[in-house]
Amino acid sequence: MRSADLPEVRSIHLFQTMEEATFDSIVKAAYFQTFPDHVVLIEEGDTADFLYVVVEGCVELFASSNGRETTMAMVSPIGTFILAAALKDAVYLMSARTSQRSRILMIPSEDIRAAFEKDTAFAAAIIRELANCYRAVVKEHKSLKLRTGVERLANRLLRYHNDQGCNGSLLLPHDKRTLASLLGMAPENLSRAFNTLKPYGVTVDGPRVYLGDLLALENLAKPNSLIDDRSM
Amino acid sequence: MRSADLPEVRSIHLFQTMEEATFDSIVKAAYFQTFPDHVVLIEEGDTADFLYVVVEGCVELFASSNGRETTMAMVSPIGTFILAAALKDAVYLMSARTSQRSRILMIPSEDIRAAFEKDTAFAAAIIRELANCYRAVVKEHKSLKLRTGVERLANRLLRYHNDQGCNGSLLLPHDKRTLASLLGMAPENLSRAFNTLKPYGVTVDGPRVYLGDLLALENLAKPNSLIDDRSM
DNA sequence: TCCCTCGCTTGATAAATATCAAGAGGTACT
DNA sequence: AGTACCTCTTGATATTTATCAAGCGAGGGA
Repeated sequence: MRSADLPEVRSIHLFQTMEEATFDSIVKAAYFQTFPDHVVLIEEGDTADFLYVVVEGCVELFASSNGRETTMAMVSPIGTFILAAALKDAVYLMSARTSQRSRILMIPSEDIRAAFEKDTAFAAAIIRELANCYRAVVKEHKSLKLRTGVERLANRLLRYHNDQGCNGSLLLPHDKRTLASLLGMAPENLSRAFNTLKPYGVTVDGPRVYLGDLLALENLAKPNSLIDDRSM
Repeated sequence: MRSADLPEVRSIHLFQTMEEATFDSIVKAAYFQTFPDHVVLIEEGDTADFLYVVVEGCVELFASSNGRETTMAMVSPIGTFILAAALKDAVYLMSARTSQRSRILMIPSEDIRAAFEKDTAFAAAIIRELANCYRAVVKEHKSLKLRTGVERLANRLLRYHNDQGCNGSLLLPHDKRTLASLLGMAPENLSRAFNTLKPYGVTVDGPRVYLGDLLALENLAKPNSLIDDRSM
């Protein structure tokens, strides 16, 4: 890795608190790579040779079975993926592909495993990161089991709206077909779900969505901090 | 805690490799408690004061939102629950209640947090356990998004059949209504799903299920190691 | 023994969601 | 400009799943 990249890597949460020696040992074998969009980075079932960190761009995690495919998560900077598999030295449960041109940090997973055995601060950082990942999936799972498609969309819109400054409009961060898959519905049904939300003040113009009646939308969505809050 | 209980606790995976001093510090404040069935142990939204370990019996993790409720997981011995919340000092994302009379080890979460900061072996054990929990939820999520209800049931039956010795029959480990909720379907639909599986050799007599044509059932279920294998 | 409750099942119906087919509108390439 | 995609939308229809209502049968208590 170029020494110019070091400060950027060091500033990533996972690596901030670790000892200098551990950082060196990890950085030695790690490297940055920039990928064009729609490049498959890993396929589920492969052995976990690397831990990945998305530094720029966006990566889609997806899974397949029996001819079907679904989007599991979208990873934006700075986000890690495949941490659990790398730690366990197990196979990946999800595939990953870039959804934009992306700059990605790749760290051999054996170095990660060696590092946390020696460095308590790094182990603690990994535990925090893993716990966050775990809770994120639990929330997704709750959302899917406890809500209808329209409700999942409504809450997702409220989330993007929050993330983007609560100014009455938002940009969908992904393709509509990707969003549909992420929300666990067919693309056609996402279109229809948007129509269902029209009476609640939701209007769509391409990737831009206007929320004209926040109260009505929230009343339908019934957001729940134990599902929708990213920070806890 | 009674000193007679110590060897049993020490033998739990999470506590096997830790240093003696760390073990002492954790055990000091921990205690066993036996609960009757259908006792609510924790409610989602509460702050995570304890880490729980199911030593005997069975605990149901469930979640609610907007008047709906769903079973998230069943925890059998020896299994932990609410580890991520305890580590993060955050609120529980799931509620828990006993589904049988259960003996449960409760460890104050601040002691857990203090312990892994000092003891690398314990931190490593926590990381392993967390990674396993994470991967278990990912698998559940994949199952729900990639399979129909009948397919989820078929695969679940094959799993129980494996767990119980592959002798052509199995006992459902939980109520049918609980199983239905776990599989993400209404109890009525579980009944109908069993009927759908009749042509594939599945017959039901109360909690006992006979698999008369394993090949046919597997052909329908199309089990996938990246969803159904517990051990990886 | 009777009767009640409870877990489960079944049938009828409604709602949610997926699928298939077609078309609109945009973009990129030739 | 024309053409070939591509994404998204819409309509028609089928499938899946949930809901509501009723009933069956085992077990428990009076």
